Amino acid sequence: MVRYQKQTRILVALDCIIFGFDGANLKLLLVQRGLEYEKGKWSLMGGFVQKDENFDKGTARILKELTGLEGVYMEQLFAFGDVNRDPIERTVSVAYFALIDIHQYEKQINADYHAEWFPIKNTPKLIFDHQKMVDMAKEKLRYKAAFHPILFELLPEKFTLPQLQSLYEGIFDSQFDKRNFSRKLQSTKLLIKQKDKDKESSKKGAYYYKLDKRRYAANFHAFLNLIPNPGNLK
Amino acid sequence: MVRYQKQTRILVALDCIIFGFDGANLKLLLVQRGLEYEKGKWSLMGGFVQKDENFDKGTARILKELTGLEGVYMEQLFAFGDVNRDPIERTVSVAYFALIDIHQYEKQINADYHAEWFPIKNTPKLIFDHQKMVDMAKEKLRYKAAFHPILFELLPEKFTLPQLQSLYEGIFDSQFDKRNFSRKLQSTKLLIKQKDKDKESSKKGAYYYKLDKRRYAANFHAFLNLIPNPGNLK
DNA sequence: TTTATTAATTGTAAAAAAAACACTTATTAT
DNA sequence: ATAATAAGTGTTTTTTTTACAATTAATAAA
Repeated sequence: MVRYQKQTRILVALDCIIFGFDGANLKLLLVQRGLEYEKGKWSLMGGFVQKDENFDKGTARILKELTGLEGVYMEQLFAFGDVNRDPIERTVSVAYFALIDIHQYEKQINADYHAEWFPIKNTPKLIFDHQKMVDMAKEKLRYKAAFHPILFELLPEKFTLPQLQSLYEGIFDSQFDKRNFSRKLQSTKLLIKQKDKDKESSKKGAYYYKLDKRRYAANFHAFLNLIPNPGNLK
Repeated sequence: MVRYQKQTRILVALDCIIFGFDGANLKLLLVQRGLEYEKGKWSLMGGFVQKDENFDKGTARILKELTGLEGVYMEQLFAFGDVNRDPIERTVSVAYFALIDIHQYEKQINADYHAEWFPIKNTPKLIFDHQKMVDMAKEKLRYKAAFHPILFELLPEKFTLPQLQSLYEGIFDSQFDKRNFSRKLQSTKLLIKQKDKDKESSKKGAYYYKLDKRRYAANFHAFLNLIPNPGNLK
């Protein structure tokens, strides 16, 4: 077989920034590294690209390994290629971010890994360039969430408007007017009001909503102005 | 030295989607492949990641090799990892897109390569998955250009409003009202009106403008609504 | 020198979208 | 009964966006 002689072949890793939302705070799923060197330090979940798999397949494999979940929302973030990013041996990493419904995960957790959810604002020191990956993922999530209804991926099937608003407020680190927020989200026509209420977090109870999956699929790439003053966004 | 035993090491390529604008049409710079296999077929300019260079450095090297230009605007597009994307040997590719002032390039061209500009709407068949890369780059350029003043990277130092409008109309494949377009662009405060006119393309002549580089650098990431009806954008 | 041609320049009014703002309601606990 | 808590809901103002056409500067032609 013909090959490209003389070229350097490099390890290719896949790393996952896994976001979850517990109803109040945005969280990050981290694992304690199992491999030698920096063993026990906190790290993103990752692995090497295998001979017979492309990036999406590999990332799905890694996600399933840790969380037990399939069909999770994931998206390529960026390829990191700094020469010394892994001190053991040169490794380039293709980073993906994933959004999961934290409650789904809790049912499925793989105990083989020591994994833990950390509030995004209070994460431990990470190995290698993983903090840079996390920072970039947060920024991309914000950017995308400002215009596309992506944050529903973090919510359970049924959710309330106050929950949804908390999520947006957490991501954008600011407070929104609830009348305007409600009107804006309702105007996307993506929400279907349910007849039952969530009575956990208030006496009056808040109506549940479900996502209109048909419209969601159709409108995912459409531009919706989902937050106030996006001009201040970076 | 410790190494990750048993893992597959893979060739990592860098490929560049190089955009230019000739005053009327958006163009793509392609080369005829020099390597064996598919030799002579049209392809994106690319190369392999070297032992001592990261992706940005490598891409800048490749861009300079072909165009002679340094300090060119470039941005990582996506990492392509399909198992059989290169039939000779598995190679993953990190694709970058670059925006250059086509006139600068004409002065600097490297004759070692057989390179040619093609109108974006009439490109030859490309090798491997390069057409997919081009399509994705076009889409990303559109997306970004709708909200960030990125297209100035394609223009010479002095340009006219009609030229600028042609560029936007080319990218978005539609016609804009020139009064609204002018007002919108002027309101960004990124333009500095010059005293001289371009008399090439009309009797009356159109005033030249320059970019306010200070503001440009400061506002590059700001959200500007640069085109009408961005809601129809994908 | 007049006139025709061509493309650049400029303003206003209407419509739509976004933002600011506060009271009422349902329920539970006291 | 009443107090407390969080959910739900409308209107006005402001800002932004869109639609729309006449005038101007320069050259070429009559």
